[in-house]
Amino acid sequence: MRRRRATINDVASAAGLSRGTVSRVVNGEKYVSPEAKMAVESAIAKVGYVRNSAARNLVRQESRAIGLIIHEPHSLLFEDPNIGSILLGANSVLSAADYQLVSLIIDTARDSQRVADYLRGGLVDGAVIISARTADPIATAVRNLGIPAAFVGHPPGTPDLPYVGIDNASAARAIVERLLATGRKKVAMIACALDRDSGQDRLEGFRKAVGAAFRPDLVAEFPLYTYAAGADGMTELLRRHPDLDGVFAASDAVAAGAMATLQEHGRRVPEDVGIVGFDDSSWALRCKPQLSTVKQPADLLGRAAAELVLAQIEGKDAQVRMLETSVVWRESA
Amino acid sequence: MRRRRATINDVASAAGLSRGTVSRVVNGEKYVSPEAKMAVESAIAKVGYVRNSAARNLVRQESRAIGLIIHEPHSLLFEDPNIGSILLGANSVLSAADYQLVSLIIDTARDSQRVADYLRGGLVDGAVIISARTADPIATAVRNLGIPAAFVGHPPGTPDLPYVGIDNASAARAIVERLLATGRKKVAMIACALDRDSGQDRLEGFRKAVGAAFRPDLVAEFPLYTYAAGADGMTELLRRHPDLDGVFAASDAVAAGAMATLQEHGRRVPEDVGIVGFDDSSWALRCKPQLSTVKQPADLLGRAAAELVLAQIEGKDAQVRMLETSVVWRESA
DNA sequence: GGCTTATCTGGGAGCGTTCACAGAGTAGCG
DNA sequence: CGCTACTCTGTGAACGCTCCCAGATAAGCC
Repeated sequence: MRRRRATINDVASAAGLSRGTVSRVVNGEKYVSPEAKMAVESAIAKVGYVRNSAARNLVRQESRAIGLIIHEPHSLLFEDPNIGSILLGANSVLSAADYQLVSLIIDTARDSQRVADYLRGGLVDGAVIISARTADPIATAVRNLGIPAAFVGHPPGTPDLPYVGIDNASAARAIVERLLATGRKKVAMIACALDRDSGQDRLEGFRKAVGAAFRPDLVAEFPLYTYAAGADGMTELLRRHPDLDGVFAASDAVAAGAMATLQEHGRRVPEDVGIVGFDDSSWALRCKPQLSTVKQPADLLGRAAAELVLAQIEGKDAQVRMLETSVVWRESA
Repeated sequence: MRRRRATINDVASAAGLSRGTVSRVVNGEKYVSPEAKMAVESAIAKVGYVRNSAARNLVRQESRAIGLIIHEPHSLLFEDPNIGSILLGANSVLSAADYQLVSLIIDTARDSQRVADYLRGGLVDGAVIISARTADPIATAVRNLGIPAAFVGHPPGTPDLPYVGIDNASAARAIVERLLATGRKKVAMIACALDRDSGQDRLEGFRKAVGAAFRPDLVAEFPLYTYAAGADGMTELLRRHPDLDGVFAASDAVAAGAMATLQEHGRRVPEDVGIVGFDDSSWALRCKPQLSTVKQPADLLGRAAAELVLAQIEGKDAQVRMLETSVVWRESA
């Protein structure tokens, strides 16, 4: 039996003033006398007033909230440290601009529909979408609706939407070339998430780096960037090519799994086999030996995506932004 | 230069019908003729109408959204796999009840204020709060406002708020007793997060299990459940007690860090030192040897918390719920 | 004093919905 | 035919707020 919430009118009559004056006090506008301000404030305390945001959003035609859509399979939500970084990066930018970040996760088709409705209903002023994939219903919903949005990572098949990303292909190529420069003769790859731009581009970079030595059976493919994919992929690659001496894993989690399998099979890292990863996440430092990898600025991606959305809200047109990566060379190769 | 969104009135005039009929079609109510339904539907498509949720929420006095407050320090958002499980668990329950889960993260004091406003403003019908700690401003805000809420884990100092949790003390006691039963003589603990109920209760369980053998210097304390805490804690404990033969780490991530340090110092696990963790997260299987630990049903915690909130919305009174844990015995002890 | 300007307050209009009610038409039935 | 019951549609009245305009009072200046 919850009692009715106090409204601005309750405050007004308790203070013996009008709606308009109460509103001015609540919003901190000028042109309100000190006495009126005091009266309103004590009336607010007395009746326990809190502003109704739905009403406010309705009349102001804005919500000052930005949605962040997380569309990841279960396992990644736990394993991928990038998501947390992106989230905090975006939050810090939006927080400074006085926007509330609201994260919406999509787990089932039903979620997908509900989230789309949420975005379209005007409950947010814009959206950051991470890990969109081919034919993502949210991507098309966002485009049709025309709300300010930015993707983290380039959703394949939607060339006209603004996004922030890194040059996965060049970065992958750079680290594989570095690996080859240590004198490795036979380098394989554990590729993941080929339904995403990141997965495809990293594979492409690998292919470019190895050049004429490329053969399809040097690549083991898995759907997700997980530790398990690394473990299974390494087993498979060792079966195909017992003489391999280098591995490029599509992410650090994958590399960690691969390294464990390698060591179980009695291969020394980096003496027998050199291994490199991608992300420079907390996995990299936790491997033994520590992982050589590509540093991906996940928090900056979050920040840049948030900035892209804010820019669109202010009416500027959004520029695609590519962020710098760098090779971090440690002990695993 | 974004054009004005179409409203229900635009649809009505395009279809040559009234507001009311359009509303009935949109909400799928009965008592609307097939012709009217068709006319409205094509008018909706023509003018590109989508319902304004702020207006709807205002008149219905509900939002059909539940907030999930994540109040964690940076490092944990990346390392703790429980958070992801809780999130997905809560989402599945709410999704089935046709509620939208919106996650709000609190990183700074400023966030805390904004999130409190968001909750109080009526933008959500209830809230799940995870990892509340002593004197959490959100906890008090929620209580003052009286919105349906449930905590995951018992926030110390707020005995009157409904929560779901596990019996950390009993679970900790059980696994430490199991460890002692393997013949260990000197068992230490790496305790974390003593500002939270989970941290305190696990320490309490340890104390009960070791009984008269307890000495304060057997416990190394750290603020957060992290890999780093485990590594540092183990170093410290080995310095104090080179002869220890058992360790209880307050979480699996902590145990992983401890195990790495132990092995660096040349101790064999489990031959020289037995080690047990808490959570049964993905860390446990990834350790070598695999970790003996307490299985904590994180997704069920999320589900139960969501159910608790829904029950309150339906006017039932909320029951505190304690969930079962179990000891999972593997190779590390 | 008369004019302009700044300060402060009240209240009407409107944001886009849903809901309740009234009324019209059609069908069923004794 | 008259009555009840059902189906369908339109409209006024909220929901709680912000914005804008009008008006009142006070202050400053020639």
